[in-house]
Amino acid sequence: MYSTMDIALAPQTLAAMELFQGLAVSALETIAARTRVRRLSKDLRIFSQGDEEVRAHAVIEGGVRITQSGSDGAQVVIRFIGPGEMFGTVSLFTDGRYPADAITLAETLEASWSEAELLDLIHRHPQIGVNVIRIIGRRLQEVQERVRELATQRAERRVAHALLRLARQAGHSTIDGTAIEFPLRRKDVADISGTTLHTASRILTSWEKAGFLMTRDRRLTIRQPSEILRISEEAPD
Amino acid sequence: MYSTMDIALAPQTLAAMELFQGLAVSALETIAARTRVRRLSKDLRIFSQGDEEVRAHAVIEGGVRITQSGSDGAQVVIRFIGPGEMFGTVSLFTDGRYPADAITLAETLEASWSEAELLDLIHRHPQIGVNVIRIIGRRLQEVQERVRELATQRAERRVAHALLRLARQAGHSTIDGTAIEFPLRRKDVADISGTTLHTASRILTSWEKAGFLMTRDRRLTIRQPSEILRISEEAPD
DNA sequence: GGAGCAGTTTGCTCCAGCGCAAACTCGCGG
DNA sequence: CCGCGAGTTTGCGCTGGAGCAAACTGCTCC
Repeated sequence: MYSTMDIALAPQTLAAMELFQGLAVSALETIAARTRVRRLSKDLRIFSQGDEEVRAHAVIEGGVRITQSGSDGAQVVIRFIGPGEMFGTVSLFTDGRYPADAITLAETLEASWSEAELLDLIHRHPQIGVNVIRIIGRRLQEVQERVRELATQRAERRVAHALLRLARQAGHSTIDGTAIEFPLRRKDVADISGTTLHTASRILTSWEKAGFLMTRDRRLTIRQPSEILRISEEAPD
Repeated sequence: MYSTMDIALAPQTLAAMELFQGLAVSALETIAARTRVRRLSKDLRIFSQGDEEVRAHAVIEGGVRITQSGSDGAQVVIRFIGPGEMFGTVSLFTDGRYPADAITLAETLEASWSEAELLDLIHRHPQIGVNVIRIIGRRLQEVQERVRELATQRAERRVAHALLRLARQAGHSTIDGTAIEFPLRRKDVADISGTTLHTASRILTSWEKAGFLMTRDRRLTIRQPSEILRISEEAPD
């Protein structure tokens, strides 16, 4: 399943994380020593909605899918977490229960801190506290934008937006275009765009036929970002 | 328009705010002195999306509507702010621009702090920083729930949820039932539920006819919360 | 190598609710 | 008292996309 042991964590790895922006290298060295690092296999559940033993997590390599389900069975993807990003942190400060499920999308290297450790770190380095506010604040703005999209835009535009967001967040350039790091099923794209598997499949397939993107081995590569962008900005009429 | 002068701010007023939970009375007295308080008339724009002179705000009495508009004209209500709640705070920590518009729903008493003041307060009273994280975190969870609703539930359930949320947030008991403090037009209800004026009007009218709620002078009173609750929890099929 | 399974594609039907249009209510100012 | 404007109600037609069903693809594990 996973291995904790002997994974050396370089300070510059921490420096690349949103959580530790603006910290001195000396501080990072101390933090590295207090970090639990694990290598996780694909499709592993890191935590479940409602779990009470909360930790703050961050992805170093790979990716994690965060999903939330309601009292009815309905489920949506809250977001995908790529390298350098944190997850599961809000629960430390609110009710001490994870508000969602976290599952690895691929083999993933994950760092995490217990509540006590994180609070201690914030105490020693107030900048970390400000970073937490910044991260959560930015995420709040993103989710609010998603609310606006869901309420006012149609499925094709939402899928286009979702892809661009993913590319910005976890895309890396290849010979063919911008590839999204982690594997995505059609269902994932549907859940993050607020539509159904069927509609998402239709839309993505049509874009593949038009040459805007390609899927290989569950991984999406955007070949013509300009076209996706155009769709994401199309007039409502 | 508004008057700033000579509004005495009692420490216990501050103590009732989410931002100052857990602070000593002595601290609150100092804070009161550093707070700008204004009485604002109805329908006054407190700030606009994109404004760069950001402050942190809180409502003491009355209410504020927070709306966001996209590059296309589409607009949604992000949330309504009732007594004791903060607004416009996230922008202090992200990009220094308000991400939305804020307009008073009624005559409103508002407190606010400049960026420098708030940062100084957080520095003196770290608990305030933790409170900010808690507030933003809770709001993030709420918005994520709204995303789930928008993606998976139909209009009637969403309107029901929205009303219950508003009642919890800004409701007070009257002889007829739970009344929502501030005036709401049909359009407001539509925008917060992610539907259209027409659909919202139809739904609310049908509930009025069924006796579940009443509107008087733009103010909604929920007479049979159990019925609204039932609708909000109805099975999808 | 074939049975089984997870994920995808595609055709078809149906309806919630959007969009448009028109009538109606009510408070306000002249 | 009347006209006006803002907000609301209601009727009606149209359609995006949800929902269902079925075929297809390409794995993984016996």
